[in-house]
Amino acid sequence: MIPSLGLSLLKPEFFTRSEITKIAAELIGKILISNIGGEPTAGIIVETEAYSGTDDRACHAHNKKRTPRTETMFLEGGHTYVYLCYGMHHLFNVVTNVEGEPDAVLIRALQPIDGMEAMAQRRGLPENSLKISRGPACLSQALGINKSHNALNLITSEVIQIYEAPKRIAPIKIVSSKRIGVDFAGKDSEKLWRFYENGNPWVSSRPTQK
DNA sequence: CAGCAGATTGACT
DNA sequence: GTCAATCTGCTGC
Repeated sequence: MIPSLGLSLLKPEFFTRSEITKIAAELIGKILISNIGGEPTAGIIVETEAYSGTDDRACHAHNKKRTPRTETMFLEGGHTYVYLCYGMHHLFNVVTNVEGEPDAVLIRALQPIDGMEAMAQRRGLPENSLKISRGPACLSQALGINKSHNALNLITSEVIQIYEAPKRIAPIKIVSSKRIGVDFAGKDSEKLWRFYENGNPWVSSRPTQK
C-alpha cells in the first residue's frame, strides 16, 4: 500500500491466471517500484511482451524446457525472472500462471514517476532524458535490477513490487504489435503479443519493427 | 533516418 | 563453439 496515493499491491491471483496476453495487457498502467541500494525508484509500466512456455518458440522455456536459467519461470506466478541477455543486459520479467506452467511477461518500458535522480545517475543520463527507462535493458539498469533479483516474490518482497494503476481522467489506449527481437522464433514471431500505451513517448521503438 | 557493427558473458548444443 | 527476448554509436545518404 502506498498510503499517500491510496494504491494497493497487486494480489497473487492477478499473476496466477493462465491468460498470458490478458495479464500482459493489464500490466500496462500499473506501478513498478524498486528499492535497491537505498534508492527508491518508481515508474508506470507502458510496454510489455508475453511469453508462453507452451506453443511459443520465442520463450526460453518453450515446450516446458527446464534448464538452470528457465527454472525460475516454472515458479508460481508473481515472482520475478531476471536474466542476462547479449552478455551485458539484464531483462526484467514477471512470472505468471501456476507453478509448473512457465509463462512470463517481459517489462519493456517505464514512464518514470519517482526517484528520477537515482535513475539518471545509474544510466549516466540527464534526469529529463526519455532514454532513461525506454527499452527492457534500460529500465532494468535505471531501477538497479540485476541477476541477484531473480526469483523474488513480488507479493512479499520489500525490494521489487507492482501496485495497482492509479485512476486516470483520460483512459489510456492499449495497442498490440509483434514482439521485438524474436525473429528466430519462426511463425511464433508473428504473434501480436507486445502491448503498449498508444502515443506514450516512453514506449520503445525499433527502426525495424513492424 | 536507415543500416550495421561492436560490446561481452553465460547458457546451451 | 555458437548465439542470444539489446543498446549505442558510427557511417552514409
